[in-house]
Amino acid sequence: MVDDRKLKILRVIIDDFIRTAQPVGSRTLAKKYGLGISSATIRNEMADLEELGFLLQPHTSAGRVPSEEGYRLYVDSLMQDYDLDIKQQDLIRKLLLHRVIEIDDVIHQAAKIMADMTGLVSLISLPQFKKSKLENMKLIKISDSKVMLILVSSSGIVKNLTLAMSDIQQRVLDMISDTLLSKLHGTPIEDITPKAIHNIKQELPEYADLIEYLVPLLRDTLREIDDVDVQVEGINNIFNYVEYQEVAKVKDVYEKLTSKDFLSKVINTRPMNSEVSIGIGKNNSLPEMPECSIVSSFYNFNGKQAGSLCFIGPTRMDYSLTVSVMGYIKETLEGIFSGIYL
Amino acid sequence: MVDDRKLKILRVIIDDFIRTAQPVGSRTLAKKYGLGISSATIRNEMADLEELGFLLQPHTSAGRVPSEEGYRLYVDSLMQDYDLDIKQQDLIRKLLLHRVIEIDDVIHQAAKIMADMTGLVSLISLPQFKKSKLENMKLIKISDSKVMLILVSSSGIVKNLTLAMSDIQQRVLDMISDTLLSKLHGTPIEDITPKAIHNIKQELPEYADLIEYLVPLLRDTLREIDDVDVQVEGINNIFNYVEYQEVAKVKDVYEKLTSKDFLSKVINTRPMNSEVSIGIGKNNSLPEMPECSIVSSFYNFNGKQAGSLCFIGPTRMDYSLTVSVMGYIKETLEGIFSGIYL
DNA sequence: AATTAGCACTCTATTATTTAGAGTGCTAAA
DNA sequence: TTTAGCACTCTAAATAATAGAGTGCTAATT
Repeated sequence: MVDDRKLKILRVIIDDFIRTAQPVGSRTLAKKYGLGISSATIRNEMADLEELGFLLQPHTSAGRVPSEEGYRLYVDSLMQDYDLDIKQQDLIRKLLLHRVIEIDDVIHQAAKIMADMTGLVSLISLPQFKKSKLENMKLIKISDSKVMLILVSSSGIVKNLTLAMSDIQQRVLDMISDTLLSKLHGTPIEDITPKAIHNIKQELPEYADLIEYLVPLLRDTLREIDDVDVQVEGINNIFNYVEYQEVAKVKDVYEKLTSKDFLSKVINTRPMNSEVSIGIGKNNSLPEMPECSIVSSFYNFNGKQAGSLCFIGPTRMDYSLTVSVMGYIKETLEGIFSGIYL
Repeated sequence: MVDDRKLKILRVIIDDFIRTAQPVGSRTLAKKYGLGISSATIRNEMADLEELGFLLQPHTSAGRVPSEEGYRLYVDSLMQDYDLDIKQQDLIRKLLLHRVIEIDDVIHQAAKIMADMTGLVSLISLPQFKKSKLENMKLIKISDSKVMLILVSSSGIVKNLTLAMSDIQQRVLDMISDTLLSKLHGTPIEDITPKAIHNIKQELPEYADLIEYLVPLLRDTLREIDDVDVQVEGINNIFNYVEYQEVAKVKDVYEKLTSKDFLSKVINTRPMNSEVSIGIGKNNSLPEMPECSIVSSFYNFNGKQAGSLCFIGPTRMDYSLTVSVMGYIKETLEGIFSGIYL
């Protein structure tokens, strides 16, 4: 039914369409690629492929266009592996290793590289700060009225927040933060609730007032830290998609891609069970963007899935390149995290 | 030559064009606004105004459109002051006062409000960190391999950077940062050069190695701090300008508005000598955007011009509203800085 | 002298029409 | 089973027709 020749034709059609964004016709196909068969034969095969649901015809006298099912088959078993050449690999590694101090920077840089190399929109989520454990905590007086709170998670993420506070001696702040840290070290950050802090008040009765004052501040600041921390890059690429010719469409996706809620949703609806997962068109689990495909994966950190890597682009994206770039970024990131970093 | 009636007609034409973006014809003008004169008279006046250079005709059988000279006259002496009503003022103040802890946050919020209220792109530059004086400095050990450097400027801006560093005791870091601070307190941050730090090495001969190690790190990190720190908001508004119907145009301005270099240039080419300065079209001193107008002003901080406020939008913007919003934001910002803050 | 009604004229934007070309499906021959 | 051939279809581009908004000028009016 779907013999090798049909598959080969399907592959060539999709390859061509990914490149040109134009419906592919039997004539051009026969001429452009040396398939050794005539356009009439191709026409017959195409008709079959359409009947099987892998191709679509925008209108009777147009060429064929891959259907979502066609893309599915393509990514699952047709497309050829794309190999990043050594130069590209070196460049990526060099860019990522350039300044490995803060995990945020590395992630940010990774997202940039992903977007640049594919021309797509890229997303990376950071290890969830709130889910990780408290490793270190400092209260630093930086002026008469301000104190900086520094929180370090076990995953090495550093967050710092400025609190307004009346004049307190650093000595006192040290005492408070040391006590808090000794009690809270190893606690998941999301569990650091006002109540938990409240209980510690007894430890330092002489500073009860201060701690009392700190409680709501801490609660507010912790609440402000996003549930999912996502970096987007390559939003500028949406201007190049031939799929978005009208400003209204570009506006629409732009608004989505700059909305934290939407980005969190993208990350949260991705399956976490396979190596690289590809959601195509209406099956991308994002009803808001039924014309896009999403390629996603994740990276490990300390042996646990720590964050997601994600590409968003038109269904007509270069899946082969995309998967390959994602794989290499994932690998390199994990290398950085496990080795040099921490 | 340019009698009152002509000016009145010009004002009405520009008001109308700002609202509708459509060339204004004599008929509609006479009907819509009760000017008490016939369309024929208006036609004559319009012809004169065109000859004087204040109006343009896209083509013979179209209405008139303001020329840049027309806008110039309009903003200089024709437009009516827009008064923000009490409700709007209250809202702005409340939003700005909501969480006055970090100067960055306030500025950021101000830019957002500016963009939201006008539908334009807004820019605010922060007080130049490098030009301000060093007020406080801390080195905080946050893990075995990382140290956080906190710099506080006299203008109250806090910058913090993470440095990779082998295991050092906090006591040692304190000693180093205390010594550095005692020597550098009050020094403009841009003058904190490797050489300056180098000289201090003599003070702490026992930690000479460490300081030696710190020097290049500090140099690099200080260099990374931008020369001009600019917040942009309202980029999403460019999708709504009827002037940008083609994706290519939107792409072009988007790329400019997301380029730090360009934004710095915008800020740097603004005149600092008048209260509110309005650059219209080709005279906006930005050859890259000859179709835009720029409205700019600045805010004072400790009696000095500290940063710029800026609107970028089509020449057909609501100058009246724009100027008014800018004035109120400037006032409120200065109030916050001088009073509650610091 | 200034204003205005009237009208011919101009130009664009919209709609309708034609045309060229790419592509298909089917039939019959190889 | 493959392929050449051909009539047919449909779109996109080019061309033509139409409606309408607006002007400038002239002559009448205030």
